[in-house]
Order: sequence, then structure tokens, then C-alpha cells
Amino acid sequence: MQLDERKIKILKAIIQNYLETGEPVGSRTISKYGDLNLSSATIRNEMADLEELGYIIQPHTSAGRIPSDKGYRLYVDTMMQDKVMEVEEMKEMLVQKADKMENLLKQVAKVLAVNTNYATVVTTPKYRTKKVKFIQLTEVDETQLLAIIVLEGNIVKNKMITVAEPIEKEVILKLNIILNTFLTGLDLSEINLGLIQKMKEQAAGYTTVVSDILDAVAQAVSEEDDVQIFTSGATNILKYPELNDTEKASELIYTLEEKKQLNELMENEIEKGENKGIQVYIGDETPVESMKDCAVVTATYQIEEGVYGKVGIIGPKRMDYEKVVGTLQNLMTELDQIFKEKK
Amino acid sequence: MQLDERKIKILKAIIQNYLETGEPVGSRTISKYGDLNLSSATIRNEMADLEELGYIIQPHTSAGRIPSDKGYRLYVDTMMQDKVMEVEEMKEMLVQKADKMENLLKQVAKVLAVNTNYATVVTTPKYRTKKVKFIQLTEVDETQLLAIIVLEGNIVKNKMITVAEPIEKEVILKLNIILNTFLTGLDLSEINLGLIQKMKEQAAGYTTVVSDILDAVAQAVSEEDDVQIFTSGATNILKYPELNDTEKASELIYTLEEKKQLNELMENEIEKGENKGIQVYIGDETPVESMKDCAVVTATYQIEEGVYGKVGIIGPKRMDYEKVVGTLQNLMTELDQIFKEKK
DNA sequence: TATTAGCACTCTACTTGAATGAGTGCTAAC
DNA sequence: GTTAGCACTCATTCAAGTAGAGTGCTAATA
Repeated sequence: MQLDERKIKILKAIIQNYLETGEPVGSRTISKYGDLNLSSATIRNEMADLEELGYIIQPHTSAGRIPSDKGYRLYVDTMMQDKVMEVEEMKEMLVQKADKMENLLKQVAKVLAVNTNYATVVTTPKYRTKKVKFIQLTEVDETQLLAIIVLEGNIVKNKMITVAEPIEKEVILKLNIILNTFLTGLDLSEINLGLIQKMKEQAAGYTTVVSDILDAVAQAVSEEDDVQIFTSGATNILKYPELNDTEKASELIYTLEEKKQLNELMENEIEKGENKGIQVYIGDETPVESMKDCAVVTATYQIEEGVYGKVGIIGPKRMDYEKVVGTLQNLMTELDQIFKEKK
Repeated sequence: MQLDERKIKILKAIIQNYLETGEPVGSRTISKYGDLNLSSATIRNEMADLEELGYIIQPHTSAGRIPSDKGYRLYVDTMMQDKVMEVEEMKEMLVQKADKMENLLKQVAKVLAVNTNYATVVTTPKYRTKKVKFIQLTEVDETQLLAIIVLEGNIVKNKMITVAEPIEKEVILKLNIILNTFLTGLDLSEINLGLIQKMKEQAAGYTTVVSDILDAVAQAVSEEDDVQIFTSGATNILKYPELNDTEKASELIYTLEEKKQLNELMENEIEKGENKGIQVYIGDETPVESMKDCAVVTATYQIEEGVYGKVGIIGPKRMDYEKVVGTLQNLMTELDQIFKEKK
């Protein structure tokens, strides 16, 4: 048996109907649907076929049909034409608060959640290489030093260092030179204990605290401030009856709150192809256990060459794929634009 | 009618029993409870009195009694003796990850949530005065400057400034002097447009971009990075049947996710009296609408003179007050200690 | 006088069974 | 190939009945 033209039409009708209502769809409903003029009996026959082919499922004998993961997948891959969503207001909201990138991304998560009524996840961009661009040690007061490290991509790290005895200005100057000579241009991963040891030898003879200072700087440098993850709209999950099982919903919200597991989701192959890097996971396809009953759509934005971040939307399997994908596409274009301007 | 010794004993028994089970407590249960040897009939009479006095409530005619807000209040105020909780493991967990204060506080929220099974809120400390301690402008590369502002309490702010044309080292030096002369020692609130204008006049004549730079610095300085709020264990809410009404639970979790409304809760009078600033809100007493069916316990920690932050626990009214208060007291001592050491 | 035993009463929660209705699969007719 | 029709299935709803927990009141008791 094969998927002919009519079966596809019927399947599409079933899915669209189910997306709207969340209820199993019966043959009578479809027979009255749109342009295909068939009796419910005929539809029933076709539905039996579609079920045999694995595109739809019957929750129990006398219920209508609902799409299977395979059915959704077909829908997403072939039957969907992008629905464009109004991003105008969204754009406005975004730009208002967008002073720092972090805030911008938080805002993105929030606006997106409010607009779609799904849960959203946004990651800060991942810098593949984190080369040290610049290091500076400054005296704040007699016993406190401030170490500032600027990485490629203008990520600034700083660390306060408290020393037991005052340090001479001259020593600080020397340390600055040593630090920059040794570390500038290196990737964070290249900075190891051996290197620190060499610096210590180089700086030996000034004071005993130098060693402490270098350790502190090394620590600050190596401190992984990994990709940050912002979430929003977790409670939207509870709006969908099919996800509102207390046990499961709780787990899902916990995942969003905890954020650790989300890495898996947001780290998957980042490639920005024709489709703006939009990826759809349905049911079991997601790498996160607690989302097995959901659908997840992720998109990739680009800050500059090689620096990518992700935006994800989590909702029920019957999420409005067209709208979500359309919205994400627009949003990606928007974000790319904003970052280009900022640059 | 008055609360005599026996009535108090019975009330206490009712409340403690209810805290454990979450079910209305009947007279028979109490008659078998602990040291007071009375028949269920006697208890019934007393219960009728207690109800008349407003300390307990009957959900319906043939159910046992549950404590009213007034009952809980009496319990918290007079009948509770602090239960000390093992904070040893907690201490360990805390110190492990506590490199930066932010991380420490996040960790506090999390550990507390896991240990108590309630939702938790932690705020970063609020600095009453934010005096500028130190400002420095550094050249990162030809067109990029980094402004670093250190405030009292060692809060570090930084801002990248991109300029159209390269700036001479000498100019940067001058600017640094001007910035420090004008701004050091001032409170953030004292820095206004007039002052910026004066600086601009002072610096006029170098290059046109100086004005831009000063504006950027001014902006960075005035950027309110207000008290941050961390939450954890929001999903614990769902563990308590009496809060597990989808509508209400959703609102509550949303409040925790959104965080804005939490300010109200965490901003209330901070005074660290005999009781380590521990405050208990029961039901309607809380300033946050979505917590009307909960109890909230907040405690205040101190980083240094005049610099306070808060820790809050949100749970059902039948929360284990003794344990929570005890734990918070210990935690506060612990935190005070940690900050003393760090200092 | 305070306490208690006992009993009638109330109310919820649970179970049961019947009615309802949505939806199916199959067959025979068109 | 399509459709009308019918028997069948199963979730849902509702009412009625039952069990059990708990109360309030009264009368007996210490």
C-alpha cells in the first residue's frame, strides 16, 4: 500500500484538525472538512489504511485518530508551508531593553514565550575559540587587586584578588608584562599548570605573594563560564491538557528550571543551512527524556563567523509548526541583523 | 471563653498532626495522641471551642479539623521550639562551588530547595550606598576601549566602548585622571547630567570622541544592576496536593519564574533582631497574591555592616515550620561566617 | 462538675450500573 | 470505487447506593 494523493490530503486534514482541537479526530469530522467530498465511510477506510501505514493512531477502539510521531514528521517535512507571523511588535519589544546581549537574549526568550504560548529556551552564543586578547592587573586599594581578562569576542572576565601585604606599583607593572607576554593570543584550553609554573619562575624574586596572584589570575582565566541558558514560559506547559499530567509536567518544568539537561538539546549539530538552521524534534526524537511527549523546534542565530547560539521552543506535539517555524525564521533574520548593527 | 493549658495542647497536637499528614485531623486521632489521656468525646468538645475561637476550621461537617491561619500564627509565635537541622552536608555542598558570590547564592537556593522540598528564593545583597571606588579606561585595541568601574563592596562593572577613530594613549591617561577626580567617592545617585557636562568641558579639546566615551562611561555607571533574585525548587510546589490546583500552581510557579513580584516579598523591612531576621508569613499575610495559599519564611543574611540579602522559603501552610526556621537560622549563621572569612 | 460512652446524624469518597454518544469496522447495495 | 446502514466498542456521565470517618448531643459515670 502506498500514500496516494488522497491519503495525504486526508492525513493533512486530520493533523490540522488535531492541532487546533487537541481531540482525536473522527471520520465524520473529516468528511465535512474542506474541499474533499467524501462520505465518512470512505474516510474510515482511508483512515484504516493510514493507521496501518503508521501515520495515525487510535487511542482506543471507539475514538477518532490522532497523528503518530511519524505522521507529524511527514507533516513537518513535506506538508507545511510556512506561516509568517507578525514580528513587528516583537522587534520593538526586543530593541527596547536590549542594552546588553544577555538582556537581549533574556528578552528574546520572554517575548517568544508570550507570543507563542510555548516554553522557550535561549542560549548565549558559544565561542569556539576563546583566545586571550588582553590581560590587565590593576591596584584598587592597598590590599586589593583587580584582574581583568578580555577574550576574543570581547568577553570580559574579572576577579578581585586580596593580598596579604601591599604590592609595589612596579611589581604590578612587571606582572602585567609577564601576563600579557605569556598569555595573549593563547586559547583558554592551552593555558595549563606548566605555563603558570613558568610564569612563576619568571616572576620569582619580587615577593612571595606574586605566586598567589598568578594562581588567582590563572583561576579566573580557566573559569569556564560556559554557555548560559535562559528559559521562559515554563508554565505554558500546563496549558496543554495532554502535557498536564502532574508527574510529567513537573519533570519537564524541572528540566527547564534546572537547565543542565538543556545543554544536550541546544548543543546538537549547529549548522546554518538553507533553512536557517531550524530543526524539529518530535516526541522520541528529542535528546531530553522529559520531553518525550513534546515537540521541540530549535533555530540557530549567528553573531559573527563561527559564533552561534540557539533558540528553542518546547510545546505539545500538536504545536502550530507553521507558525513556530515561521516565527523562528523571522526572529533569526532579526537577530542576525541586530548583531550586525551592533558590530 | 479562653485558651487554657489543655486547649493549647490539643491545638498543638492538631497542628502537628496536620503538618505531617495534610489531612483533616479527627478527634479520635488526637485522643490517642501523645501524653494527654482524654477520650475522643472530650476532644470533640474542646475542638468545638477551638473552632469557635477561630483557631481551627472544619472543611465540611463530617471532616476533621484543619488549622486556620490564626491557628498557624499562634503555633509559629508561641508553640514552636526550633528544630535543628543537619547543616553539615549542606555546608560542604555550599563551600564546594562557592567561588563567586553569585554562584554561592545560586547554590544556596538549590541546596535549600533539595533539603527542604519547598521552593526557595535568594536575593543578592543590596548595597545601600554605591560609591565609586575606582574607574579605569583601558585600550583593548585600536578602536576599542574597556571601561572598568569598581564600586564599594567590590562590585565590578565593565563596558566595551567602540570608537570611530583611534585614541592616543595620552588622551586615555588624561581621561582616566578626569574620571577618577570627578567620580571617585561619589554615590551612583549623585552622578547626573550636570556632572557629565562638566567633565566634558574639562576634557574638551582632545578629540570629538571624548564626549562619546564619557557618555558611555556615564551610562555604564548609572546602569542599575539591581538586586538579583535566584529561585530553585519551583516544582516542589506540585508535590503538595493542597497547592496542586493547576490554575493556582501555575500562577505560583510563574511568579517564581518571572521573579519581578518577588521583590515585594524580599524587600520588606530588613531588620536583623534577636531572631536573625526571620519572618513568617502565613496565607493572606504575604504580599504576593499568588502565595495566598502558602506560607513563606524569610531570613536575612549580612555581608557587612549595612549590606543585607534575603533567603526565602515558600511551601504549603502546613510546612514544617520548626525545621524551616531552624535550618534558616543555621544557614544565616553559616553565611555570615562565610562572608566574614571571605572578607 | 468534668469526663466519657453511646448513638443518631452528616457528609465525602467510592463503587456500581445504566444511559449516552462518538466513532469504528464490516457488509451489502449502488 | 463509493456509500448507506447497522452492529459493536468503549469512554464519559450521571444517579443511586454504600461504607466510613467524624461530628454533636445526651445521658450516664466518677
